[in-house]
Amino acid sequence: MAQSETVERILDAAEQLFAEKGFAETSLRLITSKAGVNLAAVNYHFGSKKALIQAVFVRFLNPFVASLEQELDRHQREGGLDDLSLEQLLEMLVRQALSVKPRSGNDLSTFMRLLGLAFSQSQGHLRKYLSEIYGRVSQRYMQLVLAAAPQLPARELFWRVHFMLGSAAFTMSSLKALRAIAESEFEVHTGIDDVLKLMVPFLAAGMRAGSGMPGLSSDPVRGARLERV
Amino acid sequence: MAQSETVERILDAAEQLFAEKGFAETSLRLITSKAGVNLAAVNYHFGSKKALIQAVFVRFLNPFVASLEQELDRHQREGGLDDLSLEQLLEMLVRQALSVKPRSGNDLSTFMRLLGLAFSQSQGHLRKYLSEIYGRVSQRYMQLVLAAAPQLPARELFWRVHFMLGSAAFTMSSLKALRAIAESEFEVHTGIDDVLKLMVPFLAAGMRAGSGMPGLSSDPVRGARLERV
DNA sequence: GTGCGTTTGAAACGTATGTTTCAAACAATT
DNA sequence: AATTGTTTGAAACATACGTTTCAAACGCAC
Repeated sequence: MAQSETVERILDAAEQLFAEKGFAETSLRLITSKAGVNLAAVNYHFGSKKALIQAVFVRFLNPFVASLEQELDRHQREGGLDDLSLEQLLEMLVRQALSVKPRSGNDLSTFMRLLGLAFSQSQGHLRKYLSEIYGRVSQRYMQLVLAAAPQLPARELFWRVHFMLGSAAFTMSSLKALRAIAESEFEVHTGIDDVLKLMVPFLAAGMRAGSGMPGLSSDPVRGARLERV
Repeated sequence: MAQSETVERILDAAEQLFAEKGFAETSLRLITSKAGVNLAAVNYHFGSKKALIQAVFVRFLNPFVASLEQELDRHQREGGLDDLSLEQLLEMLVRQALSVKPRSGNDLSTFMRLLGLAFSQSQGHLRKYLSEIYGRVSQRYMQLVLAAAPQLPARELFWRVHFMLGSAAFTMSSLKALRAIAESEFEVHTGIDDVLKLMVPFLAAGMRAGSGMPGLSSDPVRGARLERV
């Protein structure tokens, strides 16, 4: 009865291998042999490889999202929620991501890499699935970003949010390679939490930049202006 | 003799399909059938699938890089090259990217999507290959960014450049979907050049943000050194 | 036109994948 | 202890892939 250990072993192996090699490049045979279970177990317990992928994400995202919602609730109870700065909002995400490390060997980098892959490799099924399940929280969070950003045209804010998402998703999905380059170049180890912390001021400053809209499509982009930073 | 049309047809189809589905998910049979050529033609003309992938990138990157170098040379001749602002440097890239559209159906978003995939999906062979070929130009450009950015640790600049790359690659790769959302939401058409222009102030402001390094977890921060980049 | 290097076409090869099958092993209830 | 529902194991299945083969078609110098 009690959901056997097999399921967990499969999820552990799959999670790690997916993060290392991507989805299409990771075969069920590799997963099951690493997990030490029979090949058929995946299709028995999950039904298909697609379902396995989704299950890996759900196991990862559930605690993260739950923890994030608690944090949002907490701020809401304490009154101040509309006056969170961009930095505070971003750091909140980073903090949740860093605090959710339930299982032993589970690196945060694995988590972030998977998140990045979810955007760059999903053919739609994953993306759709995730947005269905976690759409509510993300919309709630988005509202706060809107309130925290300097008054910009809503349209420009829309794009800037996706610029942010792009930075995060891309960086995390190629984190391993980038870190290798960085270490050989600067001879300093940079942990994933370091990278996230580097990202916060960059993104917040970008969100606060002066509008680039006035001249849309009609006239040349203006030269360097000194904006408040 | 004259490099037959087959090669171009294969490259066209491959480029488009790779951008849509990724490398592993795009089979040679799909490519050749879309191109209307025989399956064996790929291995005959390119040798292997890997080589095909590299060829797709070279065809894309060559004109872009050549054009960028000309622009750099031009600025160098005219004296002012070290005093280019971040905005000017970014706009230079945007201009080159927008101007290099030789083939008919070739979207810029296809190009950016491929660039993003090159980082997140390459097992090394592509990345290594590209850095061998285009390393010189990218280092030259990086030097200018370094000079234009406020004095920040080189290491932090490295990461910020990749944050920028992430924004661009991600946004462009999901441009179609994002644009559909934006148009239904704001009832305004946003061209790809508009999006790029919106991106410039965002990225430039991010590059100019105050350092997030002082509190780095692992080891002492060295001051800003100018290393070969 | 003949001959020869180049390119194509259709088929097959070898391998790897996701999935299914079904008998054996197991766990828990009666 | 017998029975029943659940889980595992080893093997096979069907399919898809990248690659190779080799004869036919083509292009062009002579």
